Amino acid sequence: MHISRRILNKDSKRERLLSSAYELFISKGVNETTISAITRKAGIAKGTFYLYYSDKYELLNEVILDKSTNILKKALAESIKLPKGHISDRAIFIVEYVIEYFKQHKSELRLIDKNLSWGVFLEKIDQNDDYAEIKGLCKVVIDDFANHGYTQEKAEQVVFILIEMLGSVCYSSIILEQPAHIDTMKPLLFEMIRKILD
Amino acid sequence: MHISRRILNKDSKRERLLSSAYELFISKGVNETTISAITRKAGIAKGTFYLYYSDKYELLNEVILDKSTNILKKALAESIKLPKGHISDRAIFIVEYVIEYFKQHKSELRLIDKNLSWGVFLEKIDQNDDYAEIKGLCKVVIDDFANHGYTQEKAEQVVFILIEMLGSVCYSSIILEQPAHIDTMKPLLFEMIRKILD
Amino acid sequence: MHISRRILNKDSKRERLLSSAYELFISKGVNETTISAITRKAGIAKGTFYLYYSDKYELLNEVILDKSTNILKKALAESIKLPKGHISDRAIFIVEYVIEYFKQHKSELRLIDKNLSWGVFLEKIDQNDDYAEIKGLCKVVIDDFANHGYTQEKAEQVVFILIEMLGSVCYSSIILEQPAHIDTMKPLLFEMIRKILD
Amino acid sequence: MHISRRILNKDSKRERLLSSAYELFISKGVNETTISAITRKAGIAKGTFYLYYSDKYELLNEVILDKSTNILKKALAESIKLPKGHISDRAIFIVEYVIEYFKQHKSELRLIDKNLSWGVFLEKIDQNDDYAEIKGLCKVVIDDFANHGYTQEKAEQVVFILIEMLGSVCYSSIILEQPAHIDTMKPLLFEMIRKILD
DNA sequence: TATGAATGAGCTTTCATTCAT
DNA sequence: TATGAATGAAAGCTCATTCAT
Repeated sequence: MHISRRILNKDSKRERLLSSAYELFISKGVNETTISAITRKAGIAKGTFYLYYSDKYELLNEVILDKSTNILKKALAESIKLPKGHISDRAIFIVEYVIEYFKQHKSELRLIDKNLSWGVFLEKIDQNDDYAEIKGLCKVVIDDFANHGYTQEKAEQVVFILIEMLGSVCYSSIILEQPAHIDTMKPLLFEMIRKILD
Repeated sequence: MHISRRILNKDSKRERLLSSAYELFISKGVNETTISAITRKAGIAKGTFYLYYSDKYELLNEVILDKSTNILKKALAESIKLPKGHISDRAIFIVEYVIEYFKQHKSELRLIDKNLSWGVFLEKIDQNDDYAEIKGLCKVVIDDFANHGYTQEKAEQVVFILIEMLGSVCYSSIILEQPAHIDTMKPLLFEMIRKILD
Repeated sequence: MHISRRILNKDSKRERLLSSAYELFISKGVNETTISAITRKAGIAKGTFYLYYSDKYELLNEVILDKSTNILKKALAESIKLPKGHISDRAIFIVEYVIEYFKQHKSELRLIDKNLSWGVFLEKIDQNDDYAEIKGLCKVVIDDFANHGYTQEKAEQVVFILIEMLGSVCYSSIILEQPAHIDTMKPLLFEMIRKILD
Repeated sequence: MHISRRILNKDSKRERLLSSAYELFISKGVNETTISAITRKAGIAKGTFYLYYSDKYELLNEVILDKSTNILKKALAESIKLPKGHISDRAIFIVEYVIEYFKQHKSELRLIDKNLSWGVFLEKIDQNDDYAEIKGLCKVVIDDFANHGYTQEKAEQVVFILIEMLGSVCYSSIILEQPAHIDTMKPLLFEMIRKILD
């Protein structure tokens, strides 16, 4: 009971730091966000920050990881509603989901930069038991690949590359509109994915 | 004569700042590199820095741009020696060239991060008349695409995406060895490129 | 039984703080040693520190006092083995003992700085009944003086000055090698002591 | 002209830091004096401090050195007025001068602690050409010794030890009144010095 | 253009101290 | 007695920026 309260308290401090940092990173940029500002916003003493993170960048990593994982989690959860069909359909669904999400959340994309990563995602959901459900979803996707003649390993590598590509293209075309607006790039991207997966 | 000397002098200061910054960024990291350190290494007064760049990040951008452009320039220049064949052969040649380069120059890759970009490359060579030769090379590549049923625009967009993908995969697999060592990823990458381009 | 255990426990905590502090003061310097570090090394909670000492400097004083007293105690104990002879012989024996000790324990000397003191020594052994034996030794030395025409008081003052001189010269010549190496200074010091005491 | 103004300015900054630090060290103690307070008092920006000293203790050393050198300088200068007589007369004159000075300036003594040092004094006056006159005085004193059968080296070592002894005794008896009031210790000290030098 | 001493805001970080347990 | 998470004041220090030369 004592312990649980403490842990709760500890978690709530971590979470408050995390969410305060996220909002400041988004609104003012990482370099312009100070630890002072983060703790002030979180209502936590400055010294307490250093009980949880050793510097701003450790916290930044956790924010990016948290946010990028969340997006993939949502996309995956939605994709599961699809009828079992061809993997390229599921892949394109997920890609479209992420693109639409980032179109709505540009500053989140700016923060994540090109650090949307399947590898990081897998690591995170492996560590944490809360994600048992998500692990199930991943298995479904990878199994889908296996049914199309990929080994487990190769399947994961292909997914990895596609997610990296997705992140990069989102950043370029949504933030910089380079080489064209995302709506121009989307069909091209879909076409490329189909060619890769079919 | 006076003017040209000035320009030369100015250029040489710019260049000294550029190369000093590059070396410090590589060896100590961007955040840990101060303007003082850059000017000290360049043998230039601190105040003079502000005559050329408004802050560290402007200089950082120029460094990244310079380095990433250079790599693509070299790859392109080498690729031109290939016999005119299928575009996927040329593409794979360029990709392999870049991968091998980054395997040898990890800290350069760490600096460029995932900012290897075809768009930035095009912009740079457009601005500068020194690159007339390179422009020719680009034209050759894009024309190659045109011969395979792509419009000029679409060709450029495909190249853009491929370069982004290349940058991301290099960073992940060479720096982080994620999801696997680059030598494992290379054949997979080639396979995917062939599927896209053939 | 309960009480004695408590006292024992308290004493053991005091002692653990004392010896942890000593080691840290020696190895990192006083200013660079934090209360956190002392309690961590002692395996004691930070808050507990304040049950025993009110701040770092109180503890430092106890450490210096403890160490400097110990050295004089040892020197005195050894000197007692000498045949009763002239006081300058005993004095020189003690001085030599201390010098040789500090030559072997430079960092202890650095900590004690010039705070080797006969006055502090007397106070300490007066307070503590464990030192009954040492008190006897002191008496022997001072009586030795009395036999040479000094009053009790004057004897103590001369000893006091000699010990101060010893501490200062040790620090200068062993730590700073100023104005010369201790082995050069030793005979000179002996000569001066003989002149004073004979 | 430009240069001289700058140097002047630089010197004045150093001097203002030095004297502000001295006053604060004296009145609040070293540990309780912050760099902020020193620069505030000196009317100098905090960052400027670090152009002159790398930390508080470097400045403290310079303060102690400056003050202790000054006292010895004054004592020496006064002693020169004495008729050429026996060295013990001159020595006792100097010792008395220093004692009387410290009786009037206890907090200066508290700061110098036991760091009154002939070695440090010699170093300082050697470095600085302003002290040509003082160097002359030193020579007179040491020559005085030479006339009494000491080598140059030995003379300096004896003076060194006497000064150390003087500093230690002053601190103990003036600040701590240990083992007795300075007025009680003085004749004893004189007696000891005579024995050593005659 | 070029300099670099000086600035001072504001950062990161420490750490003595408290207090609920 | 004993604990150690939390505090927050305040320290040391950096460094982008300015400006007189």
